[in-house]
Amino acid sequence: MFLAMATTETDTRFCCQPLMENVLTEDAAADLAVLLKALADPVRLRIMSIIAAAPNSEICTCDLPDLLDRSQPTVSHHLSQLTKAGLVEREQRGKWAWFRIAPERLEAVAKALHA
Amino acid sequence: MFLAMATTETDTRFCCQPLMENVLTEDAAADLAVLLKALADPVRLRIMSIIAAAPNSEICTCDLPDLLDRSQPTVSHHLSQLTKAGLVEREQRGKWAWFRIAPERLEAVAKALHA
DNA sequence: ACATCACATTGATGTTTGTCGATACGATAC
DNA sequence: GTATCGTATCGACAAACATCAATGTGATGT
Repeated sequence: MFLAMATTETDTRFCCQPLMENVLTEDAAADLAVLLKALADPVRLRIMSIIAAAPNSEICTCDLPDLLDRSQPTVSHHLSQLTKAGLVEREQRGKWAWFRIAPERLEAVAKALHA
Repeated sequence: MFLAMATTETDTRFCCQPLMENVLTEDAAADLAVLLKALADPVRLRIMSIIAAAPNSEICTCDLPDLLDRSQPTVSHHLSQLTKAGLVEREQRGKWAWFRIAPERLEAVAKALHA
């Protein structure tokens, strides 16, 4: 559909002349890459998983350093990455910061991979 | 379900005592991260998109440097990354290398994000 | 006010990654 | 064999990243 068939000539410069319709633009690819990059780390994946498995689907930051076996600054960094990508949402409750998943954002990523 | 509720005591060390059932293990997280990392690049996303949009859902490497505005070694590097992750499959035809998407592998990633 | 606690930010370090020029490899055609 | 073409690998380099110790910030409780 979107790439022309190979020519039958023996020695053209290209073996096919592609059309670029319905292909991810550079901008769309860059945007999606930002989301995927935010997910593409074992620690951040475990954070997402822990939130998803938690009661009320939310978790307090204070537990994560122990659960993840990472220092508090490292955990803070990863949470900040996920928040910046819009994959989780932060809510301050007293001293504690609670996080929950932004489901529509995660769905958007999953959907992009189906197409 | 998987995190115990916060205690009502005023000053415990933790605001909740999480249980770690049904949470991604470190190994599972590392495996999924490898797949996501392979996808988390604009150039590689466009490669996947170009393949998906191509006739017969396959493409010859020879067209990619022009389409992606990247050097041949760079394209080769990205294709190698995708192949190593099992997201595309390579087939040699004469001088040319053709690639197609490994759909089950891509589905596995999409599915992991739903849970 | 003061001490304490939860969390963010800064600065530094070692590692990984994207990129390309140069070069090697492998197949095709003559 | 030899030349040519498509592709992979190597070497180098700059940018991005994960990590943590030290420090800053902002809220709580006394």
